[in-house]
Amino acid sequence: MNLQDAINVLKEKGYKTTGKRKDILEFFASEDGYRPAKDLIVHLENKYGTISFDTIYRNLHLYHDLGILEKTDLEGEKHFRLSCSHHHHHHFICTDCGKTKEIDICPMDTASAELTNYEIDDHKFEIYGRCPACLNA
Amino acid sequence: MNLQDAINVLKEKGYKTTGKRKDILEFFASEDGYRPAKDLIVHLENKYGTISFDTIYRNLHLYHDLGILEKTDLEGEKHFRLSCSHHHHHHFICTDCGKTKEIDICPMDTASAELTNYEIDDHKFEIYGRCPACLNA
DNA sequence: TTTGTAAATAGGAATGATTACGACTTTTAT
DNA sequence: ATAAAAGTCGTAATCATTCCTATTTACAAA
Repeated sequence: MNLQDAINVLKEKGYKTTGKRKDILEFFASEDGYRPAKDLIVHLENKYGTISFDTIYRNLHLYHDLGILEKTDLEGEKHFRLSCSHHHHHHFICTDCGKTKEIDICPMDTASAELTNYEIDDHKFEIYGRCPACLNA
Repeated sequence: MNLQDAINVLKEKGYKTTGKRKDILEFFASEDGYRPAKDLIVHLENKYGTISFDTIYRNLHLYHDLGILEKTDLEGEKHFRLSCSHHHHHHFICTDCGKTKEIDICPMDTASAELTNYEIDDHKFEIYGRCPACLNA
């Protein structure tokens, strides 16, 4: 998912493409990893002086609902990143810098066999630690 | 991990076994699934009329640090359950009732091969959905 | 069993992330 | 260009959690 894809999704669904919406997408396109709302607020405050929480959170939720952003809870704070929609996979997440690495293993293939009679809605497989770059810094 | 095991851990480590501490353990022993702090507060308020947040959270953290409780973040709220310490495994978590089912699959065995040069501190594999009991209700 | 003291708790204020809301502004379709 | 719909602002409210000081309690040593 890149910036243009995301804007196309917005238009297709009938949402307006405002300047702030583009800014938010550009922010996530320039970062490659999970970022909390706080980082986005700081980024937009630098550009605009002030920014409404409403704008931040409304659009984060909108993007998440549209599949443009992925979300994960890290220590009670929601973090977002651009969706990598090409195929199903999971992530290693660096707890220092938030950058991620794809893990092409999905344990659901075998796990679902243990869950007959259960309704499975979602699953999460995440690995936490420090990436090589942060280890050397 | 049962109530007596937990009390023994407290004593061994030199912590005092107060009435409230036992109440908290009994609460988690009687529930079998992940429960948020809120549920514990309600439970203890029924018994005592009021209960200090400090007591709740201090003891939840203590129990987690001692390995007596397991913790997971669900929608920005921390949930706890008694540790099942016999062997490493993961959980299906019912999003209706919080009850869990052990999943004896750990994807780390194969995943760590994709992460040479990474420092791995932790991982999470959880499956969310509804258990058979909640599906029938 | 009494007592000294470190640990635990109460009660409430503070914090930090997130949500909610009425008034105002911008985008987009016509 | 214009009006309706959608988006944004500024701020207040909410919710879980943390922090603080005075008071109480569990436990060990006398």
